[in-house]
Amino acid sequence: MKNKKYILEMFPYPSGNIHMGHVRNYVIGDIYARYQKLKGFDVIHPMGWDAFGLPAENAAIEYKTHPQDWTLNNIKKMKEQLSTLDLSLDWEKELATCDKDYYRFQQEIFIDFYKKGLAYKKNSLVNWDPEDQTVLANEQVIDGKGWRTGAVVEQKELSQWFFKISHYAEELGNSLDELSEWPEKVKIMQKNWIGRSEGCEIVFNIEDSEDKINIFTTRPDTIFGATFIALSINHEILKAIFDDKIIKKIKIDFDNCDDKEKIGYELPIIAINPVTGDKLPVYVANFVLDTYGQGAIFGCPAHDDRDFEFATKYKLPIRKVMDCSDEELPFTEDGVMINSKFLDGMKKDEAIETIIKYFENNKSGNRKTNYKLRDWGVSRQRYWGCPIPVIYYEDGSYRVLDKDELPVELPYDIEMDGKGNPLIKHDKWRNIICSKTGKRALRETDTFDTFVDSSWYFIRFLDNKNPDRPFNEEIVNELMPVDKYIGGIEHAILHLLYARFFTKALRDIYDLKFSEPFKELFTQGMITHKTYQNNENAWVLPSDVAIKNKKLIQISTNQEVKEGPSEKMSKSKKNVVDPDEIIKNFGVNATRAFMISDSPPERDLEWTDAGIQSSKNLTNRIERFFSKDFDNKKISEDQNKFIYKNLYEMDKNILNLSLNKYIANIFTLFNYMEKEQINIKNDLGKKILICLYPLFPSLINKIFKDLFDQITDDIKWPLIDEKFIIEKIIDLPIQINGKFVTTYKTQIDYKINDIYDNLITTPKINEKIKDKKLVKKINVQNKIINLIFN
RNA sequence: GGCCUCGUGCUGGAAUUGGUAGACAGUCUGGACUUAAAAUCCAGUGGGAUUUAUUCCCGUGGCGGUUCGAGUCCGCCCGAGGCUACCA
Repeated sequence: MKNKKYILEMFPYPSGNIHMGHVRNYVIGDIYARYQKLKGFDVIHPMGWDAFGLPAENAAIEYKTHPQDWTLNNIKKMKEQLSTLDLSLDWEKELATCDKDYYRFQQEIFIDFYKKGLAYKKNSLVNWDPEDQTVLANEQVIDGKGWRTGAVVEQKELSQWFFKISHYAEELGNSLDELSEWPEKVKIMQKNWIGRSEGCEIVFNIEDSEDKINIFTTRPDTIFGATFIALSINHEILKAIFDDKIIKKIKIDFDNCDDKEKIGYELPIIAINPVTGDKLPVYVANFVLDTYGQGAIFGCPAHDDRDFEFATKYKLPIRKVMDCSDEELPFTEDGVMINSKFLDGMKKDEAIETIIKYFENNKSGNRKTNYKLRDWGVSRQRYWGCPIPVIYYEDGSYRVLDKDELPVELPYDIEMDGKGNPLIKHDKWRNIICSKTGKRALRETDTFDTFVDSSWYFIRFLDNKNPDRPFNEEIVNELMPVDKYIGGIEHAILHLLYARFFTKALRDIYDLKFSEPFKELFTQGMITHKTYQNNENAWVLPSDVAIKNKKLIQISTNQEVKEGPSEKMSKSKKNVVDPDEIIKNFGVNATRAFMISDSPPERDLEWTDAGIQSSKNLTNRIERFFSKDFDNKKISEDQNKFIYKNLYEMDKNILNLSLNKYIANIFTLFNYMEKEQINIKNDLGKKILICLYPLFPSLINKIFKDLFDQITDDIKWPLIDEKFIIEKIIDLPIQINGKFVTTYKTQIDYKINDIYDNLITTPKINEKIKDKKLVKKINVQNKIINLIFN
């Protein structure tokens, strides 16, 4: 396919009802897809379902149903809802991630990841809800309590599967620079998340001990100012010094103290500064992260805010190693080194280079690049997800299954009681005899994080019926990457980073020729709506509010209500509008129009009754206009020009997804055509209709048929010849001394000297320049003339 | 605290990327049609002044700068929003 355009909107979670956010997302994508199709591209525009996930399990418990039944039923309902939106989707490419035919290949990919060293198992701390007997995601823990049970969440160490996203940390960061069609904002967010920093790792010896402490720092230049060492509570060395009880006690102290407060305990060991030989006290401190670097820092209080705070509190020495004259400490900017022997006189960067070389020569440290990005824990103690294809033998060893043992199918006959993962209690499914060894074994009962499902669906779409492999490389290489990916900004980091990681990993495993999944990214804004609360602070439906005697009152109770800000639509704040209702009351065309009216697609759109009504008025106007008869009128050259110019603008605006301007073009066009009574039963009329078609497919289809007895299947976007648009006579703005005075009618491509004499005799200009002398003529050809008089 | 984005009429927003600020829409006001309402159509709608005009002055958060010319570029300040949060 030579002329392909792969246009994709983020697929929805099948919650059962589409909401306005979906509508906006898919309408924006559809306008673009239809436009590109009219432009002659082979458009790929699939849709599917992000169908695994927690809500299905919760719904199953609440409504005594089965996650699968609930999900499949929702998919059916939502597909019907989508069908009312006039979307041009390739439904033959449809997929649902909960379908065995999808997730079996995800299991295959996992096996490949494992073989390549990109998937591994290790112990890690997780949020454990003791009542539900399950692991919670970070965002499901609110104020230290489980969001569903309210039970205090514990930190529990579990053996979990990880994807080695850190292997690609460097590339994920670097190749962001090549994504020129991504919003700068998203790229910055990802860069910060990856958090690359350059520095070095320094080895500190411990007095009278074989133990060593490794410390990563970006400021090795301040090593002469080091006055203490601090370790995180989970640092290995602690286990050699204290028994568990004491560590637990310190942990409790740390947990109980204020987040911002820095506390620590001195340890009975002494570290040696590898450069100066100084003896440094070693602390365990609450502000040292154990997940970054080596979970240890050296403190240089004079030049670090945090170290300064800690040193002040515990009366540790503060040694200045950077000349900052009168500046108050801590001084964290660049300066000239002092009190640092061979570093003295150097600026920060030079000092860093010099000291790293010193460490490397003395074998007491190494240059190192560190990342905030940590490996991706993908195990979820959940039923409704893709099973991880691993089995465990009685001796505790495990085996990742071979591809010929797939799929590991999720059993249907489970009991959803809300207590833990039902797979654990499903003995028949869980207990197996290993077909390769004949040994008894247990299946892995964890399933994948659902972000895994959405990390490669855009590839599977292209070959969704392939029964043998995740995808055929030839097809995928031809059709990837996605040319335009449209979705919410809330996925700026996780989903988009995971998908980029998957793409790179799949490239290195299969024979894929692309490194980035999404060439252009467009993040659309949310839909907001006014909120109202009554005297008891209960939320009130906007439709239940009216103005009476200049006061806002709730219609149903006649109570006064107060108006809050316009916020993202949410059920809890009662400020949602139901797409079904809107489409029923205003029609699909007006609904589509409002999704792009009022604000640019990348910004939030405020839902207003006046707004949707205005869109409805527009569609009515269009229908009315095309049913009128201005048959015998001839179209003048000026009229032609005006209309073509407008169509030309529409073209540009859809291409840039400046869809609010596209709507403005439509209004301008109809304001004009109604006033001028333009005859549209001709080729010009056809062209106009085609330019409206991406937004109003069903409406235009109907008009097209009524007017021309022709269907819209075979139409092409009109070529607009520039000669229709370029003006030969222009109104040139004239400035005197930089201030606008008047316009001057002239031929395009005039010569300033030819028109000058005439220009200054025009009354308005003449009046301004009386008794003044010309200093300078500034001519920006065909744009503006600025005359400087003195 | 750090990073980022954004401040334009009553409101949402335009402004060819440094060249006539306020397109288009909403709101409101007045008028036409109607027994009436809705719908529709017409006119007006940044502020101020005045001789009411093809008029003048001011005006894009504030102060300064660059430029023939700044909503747009630069510096500082004020305000709003987003992300991140002791990342050594």
